[in-house]
Amino acid sequence: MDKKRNIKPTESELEILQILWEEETATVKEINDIINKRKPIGYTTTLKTIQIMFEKGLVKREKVGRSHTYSAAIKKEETQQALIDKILDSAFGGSASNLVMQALGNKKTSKQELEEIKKMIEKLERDSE
Amino acid sequence: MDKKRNIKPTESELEILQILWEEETATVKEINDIINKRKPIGYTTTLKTIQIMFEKGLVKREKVGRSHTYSAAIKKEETQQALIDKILDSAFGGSASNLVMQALGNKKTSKQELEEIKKMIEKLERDSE
DNA sequence: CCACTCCTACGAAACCTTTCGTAATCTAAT
DNA sequence: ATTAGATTACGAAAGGTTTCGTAGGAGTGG
Repeated sequence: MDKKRNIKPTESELEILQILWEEETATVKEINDIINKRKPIGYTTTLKTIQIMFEKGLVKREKVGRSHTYSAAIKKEETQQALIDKILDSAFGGSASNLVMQALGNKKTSKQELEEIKKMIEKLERDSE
Repeated sequence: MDKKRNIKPTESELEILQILWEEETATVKEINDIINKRKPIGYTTTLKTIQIMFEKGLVKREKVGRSHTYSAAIKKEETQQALIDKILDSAFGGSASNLVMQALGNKKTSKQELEEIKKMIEKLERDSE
């Protein structure tokens, strides 16, 4: 139990995890191609990062022919929550509402999204009664 | 301009910044004492970290007698926003509303705080009309 | 069979962060 | 004046992250 306590992907690892959450499964080549649309990075760099992630248990892999197919081994929501918890503690004094206000304040969020959030808040209020 | 682009305090630096935002000004000894209430850490470790922060421009200092008095050189809100922007980009695909939902979902936020957030959303909706 | 390409594995360099030991300086007290 | 205490500055070790070069195995076309 409690595997959540140890979620701490690095920047590079998060970049790859985001791709895997989107794609479900992917080869090193596919991942590297996607990243290279944004910035130049060597194939072996991406490979090495993924290998380290495999050792850490952040991704799973399956041998297909001579190459591997990778998929995320940690859930997106858990990872997101861990990241939030971290900055909540390290910069927001633990106050989730401060964080939310800051996140909404400086960002252009669409009316539709604001509505969704409002609905969620109302649901939370109802549940706590 | 654009000094905000470079805000990237490390974990240890954030710990110290949080103290300085709270205390306005403090000496190395004071900061080290506060941190030591939570965890053991050598005086020179804290000193070194603060010296590095000074070199990076994260804190200001003033010579008072033989010692220095430090204060934060970057604003709390700007730093918080930079941290949010970072995880927004690295884990939430840029969606502030996803982040907000995740932050509210798993956290016990008081009814009062939820009300505040709701008011803020309503204000944002009004402003965008 | 040979050369070429594709992939993996390994190791090392460069860089950053965290931690602390040591040395130097200055003040205050004996 | 000497010693003890406080404070700074410096440097270096240890650990983690990012990046890549090189080597080797395995399949493919000529």
